[in-house]
Amino acid sequence: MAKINDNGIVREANCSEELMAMRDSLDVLGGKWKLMILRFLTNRTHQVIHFKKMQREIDGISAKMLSKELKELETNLLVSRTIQETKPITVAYAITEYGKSVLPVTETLVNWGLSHREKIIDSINK
Amino acid sequence: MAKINDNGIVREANCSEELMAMRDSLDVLGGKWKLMILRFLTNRTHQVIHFKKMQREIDGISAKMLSKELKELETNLLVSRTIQETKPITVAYAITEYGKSVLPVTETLVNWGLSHREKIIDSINK
DNA sequence: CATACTAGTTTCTCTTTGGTAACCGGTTAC
DNA sequence: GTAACCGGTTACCAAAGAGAAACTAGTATG
Repeated sequence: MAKINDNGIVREANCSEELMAMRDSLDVLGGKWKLMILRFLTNRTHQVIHFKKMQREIDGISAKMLSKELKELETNLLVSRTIQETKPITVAYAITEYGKSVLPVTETLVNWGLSHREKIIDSINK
Repeated sequence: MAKINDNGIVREANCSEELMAMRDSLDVLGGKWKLMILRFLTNRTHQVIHFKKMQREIDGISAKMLSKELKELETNLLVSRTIQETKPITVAYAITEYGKSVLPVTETLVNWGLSHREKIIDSINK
């Protein structure tokens, strides 16, 4: 058994738990589109978002992938889907309260992406 | 042109830049293993990490994938590879200073994974 | 001389991912 | 009536992802 005072072993145990937690996150949030969709919906909480609108505004996503990813996000309670009895019928997608808990993840990814781009541009100019 | 004072349009422009930044991040950090490897190396900065050790301790990764992912991380200057003239020859992998800038991303993913697991367990027990 | 360890690479295969394009039913505008 | 919009689904196909197992090459051990 791990000795409480052995930093090496304790750290190793913590590490493995951390990696398992990260695996859990990546299983739910991983892939090409899920975090993009969540970020998009988080930024538009004040608007009603329809399927076609998302497809137009998330660069490069196809109807097939958007449909598939939205289903999976809905299953994991991160996104809500509401049919509105308008004519023609429209469907409103929105981030759920639980979905908002992913905000810190997308926030760090946005920030890292911005600084990474700066780094690349600097390395070209120098 | 976008009106400076039109919150809708300004927000939309910001959103699209945010999504582009996230796409940049996901292109470099996305996939099944890269963030796992970076987290593992970040946690072991005080140790010398060899190839076989990583393969044993990152659950489920194959030699092929580990080799491929390490190459890509090295290309992006996130991981360093140092051949040590021991006998037998060993190769030490380490996180770079730039690689450490990814820590906020893995941190939020670990935290989200932990709370997500709690949520799942609660929803089973209730 | 056989075994085992380091650090991978190669081959083969299967699965997953993802894109294109056609298509569906319903509604509305011309 | 016909074209266009909404919210998708389906079929087809290509590319990428990923695992298993065999293999290379050098060193060291018994």
